[in-house]
Amino acid sequence: MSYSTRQREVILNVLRQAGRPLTPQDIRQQASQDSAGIGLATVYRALKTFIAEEVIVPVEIPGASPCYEPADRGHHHHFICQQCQRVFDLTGCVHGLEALAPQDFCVQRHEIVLYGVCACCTEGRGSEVEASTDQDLHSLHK
Amino acid sequence: MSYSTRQREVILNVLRQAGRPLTPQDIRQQASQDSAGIGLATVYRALKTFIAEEVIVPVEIPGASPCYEPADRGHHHHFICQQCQRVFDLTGCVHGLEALAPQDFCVQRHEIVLYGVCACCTEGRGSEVEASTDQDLHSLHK
DNA sequence: ATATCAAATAAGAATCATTCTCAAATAAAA
DNA sequence: TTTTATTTGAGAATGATTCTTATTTGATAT
Repeated sequence: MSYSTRQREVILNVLRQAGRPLTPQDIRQQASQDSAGIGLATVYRALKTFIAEEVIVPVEIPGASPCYEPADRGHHHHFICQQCQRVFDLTGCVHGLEALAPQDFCVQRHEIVLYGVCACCTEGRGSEVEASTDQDLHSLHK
Repeated sequence: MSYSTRQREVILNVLRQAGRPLTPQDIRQQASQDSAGIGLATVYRALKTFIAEEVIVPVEIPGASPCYEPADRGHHHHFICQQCQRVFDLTGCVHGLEALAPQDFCVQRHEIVLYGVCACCTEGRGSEVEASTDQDLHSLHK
């Protein structure tokens, strides 16, 4: 049903090696290094296919363009830096969310998004990081 | 600084009379009844102004286009029924959200969205409600 | 009431992300 | 290797949002 092409392998690798959710543009830029001239449409098509196959999941952040990450990272939430616009993975969750809904409402899942300024941007070196796209929360935070 | 025009009054009225967050298109459509030929750009400009004046707030739901509601409803979150797609206002919040981010990240605000099935749809009468668009949580839940 | 000036308007052009189209290239199957 | 279905790249098409510009309108001071 679905062919395995060089472009798709590259796209999946890019997503797996990034420590944070990536936008289609991020992906295209990264993938260009391994597969020159890859088209944006190809990225979008591959993303759609991978989502259907449940290999990746979309991360839809209000106020930012949608990005994507591998589906095997388990339950977690996200932080978006208001300055560099990058999205970071968070670990952990909170309890008591179901209590916000009336008793006769059935809560199936939830999303939490934190907005603020990441460590890089707080330190006033946000611009120098802007070019980098594959740093994850942990490498930034250690 | 900011003029009060007929178009803006109409737009604000539409938002206040709706019991749920509206999209710019919703607003334009509603406002057309009171102010024929109102432009979409005008709606967007008015929304931007109202947001700057903190008269309304954007409601950014992951996976849905952004919508807007009056700001005087206080801090609250939203519930989306997976069946009828309506957005409900929730009351209350949870603590400990800042703890999800690393210490050197500055958390400024947050969004919580619960997904599930509302009381109406649980009772198997979701379809009959689908047409209604201006019911809020309280009228449904009382 | 009128003149003045700043702000807002409508319409359409511009922009940006995403999807679509189609001929050419490529992967899998025969 | 030949056949057939799928994927690709390039650019056109779409849809949402923002911008531009000439014109209109609201507020303010006569």
